Amino acid sequence: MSKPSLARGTRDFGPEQMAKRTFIFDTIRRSFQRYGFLPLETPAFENLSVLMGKYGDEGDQLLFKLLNSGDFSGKLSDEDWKEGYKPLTTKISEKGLRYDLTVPFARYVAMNRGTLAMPFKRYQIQPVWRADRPQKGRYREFYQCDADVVGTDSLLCEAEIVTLLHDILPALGITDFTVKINNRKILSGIAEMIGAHGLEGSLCVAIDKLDKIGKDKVVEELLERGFSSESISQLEPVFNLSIENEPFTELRSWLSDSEIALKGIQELEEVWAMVKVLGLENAKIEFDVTLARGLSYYTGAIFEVKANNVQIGSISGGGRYDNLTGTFGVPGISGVGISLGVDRIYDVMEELDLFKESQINGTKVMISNFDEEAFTFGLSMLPKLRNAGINSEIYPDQVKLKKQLDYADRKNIHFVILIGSEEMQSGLLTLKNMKTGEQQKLNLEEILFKLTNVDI
RNA sequence: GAGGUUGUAGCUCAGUCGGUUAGAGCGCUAGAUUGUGGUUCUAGAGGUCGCGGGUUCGAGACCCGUCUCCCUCCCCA
Repeated sequence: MSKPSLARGTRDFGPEQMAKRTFIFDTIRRSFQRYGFLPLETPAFENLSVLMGKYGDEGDQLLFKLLNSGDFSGKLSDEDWKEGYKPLTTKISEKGLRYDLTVPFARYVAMNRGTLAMPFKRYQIQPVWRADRPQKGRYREFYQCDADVVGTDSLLCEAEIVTLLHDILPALGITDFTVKINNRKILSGIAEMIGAHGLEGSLCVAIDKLDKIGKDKVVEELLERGFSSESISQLEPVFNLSIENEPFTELRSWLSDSEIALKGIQELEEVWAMVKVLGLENAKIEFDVTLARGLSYYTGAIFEVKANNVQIGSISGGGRYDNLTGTFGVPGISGVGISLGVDRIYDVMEELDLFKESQINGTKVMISNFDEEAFTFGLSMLPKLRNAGINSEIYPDQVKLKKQLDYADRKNIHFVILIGSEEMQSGLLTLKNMKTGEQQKLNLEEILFKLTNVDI
């Protein structure tokens, strides 16, 4: 017998953590619903044909693959073994764990397009799995909270994502944050301008790191990725663009020759204008040309949310994509989505000490258990407390009061009802406040009233 | 997938040059206190030193392998 252990990169969430996590999930879910998003859940595992090839070569490797059940190796020949693990994998594994929520969503849309009211707005809060190497704040199992709108090109979606974020984050207590926005069309235009066609992806990956590694390292990386020094020197405005006032004006003159870039700029300006009409004063939005995001499928606006004054950086990201369902044979459905990272939000809230004790919805009152007679008396009270909506429990064993109070204390139960022969005779029960130590004699109605109205 | 690092009681960690029976703090259990938690005092329980192999008269310590944790890449939430 060996000691039990957790699988690499996974975690348990105890009662205290769950209370906090549930608060985050509930807050996010409520906001999603208020914006008209409808819930969707998809299976934990999908056929590999659905998942493979959607996340690049690297992504395929990070997929958790499920071994076929039964005699998975029965039909294998010696040659199959010699071909290496990749061809072999396809012969022994046909299913894999969900890697993100977007691809299963795309599959769902493709399969149900005839029945969905378009534009279709869905939210999805489920765990995903990646066979990545775990590090701080990075796990092999984690939750994503996604909201997407598909089937419309309206920039209202982008604007609503901005207001949605301004809804969710303050509701969680996170008030100091920045929604960074850029547009892939602008980045395409830049690639075009500096004569680096086809290197757009590399440009994005490198430029995205600017705030992390600095200009010099980015230039270095661009050189490594095959950009000419001439191209790079033309990027100078990107490094110097002031985000302060009127960045669009400056950008527009620099990229005046690129039709696609101008389109991107115009889109962003419309989003800005619409956010204003939606009534968001002092929006915490910021244009950032260096925001690129690694994912290759984005084609329009891209978002990233940063919590300010904390170690953890990005807590949310998203953007607009064309042709979501194209690989499933349904072209022409575009959309825009946002994904919130619960684990990082949790860390941010912990660091800023934003969890309140009242968010932990534990037992409010415990009935003590002296002897058999008192226990029976207490049992008859229990449903009355619960019917009144009070979280309550009775101590199950007849043990020393010390032990029972100790239990209540450790479980952070605020009140204990003490029932003894005296109390049963008079009908006045002793209600003990565990925080103050104060005790008072009350009848059942008074206790119900007090516990219902007390705020803890 | 590449490089580095860590692992000793439930938790945080000491453990000298390889040498007798592996320690501390916190926590836990019991008692002081037979109807009153937190504080205090006293006593007690608790270890396959991550796992497997090797070197040695002797290994928690040294060597090899392996797993895990954390960190840097890559990439991402």
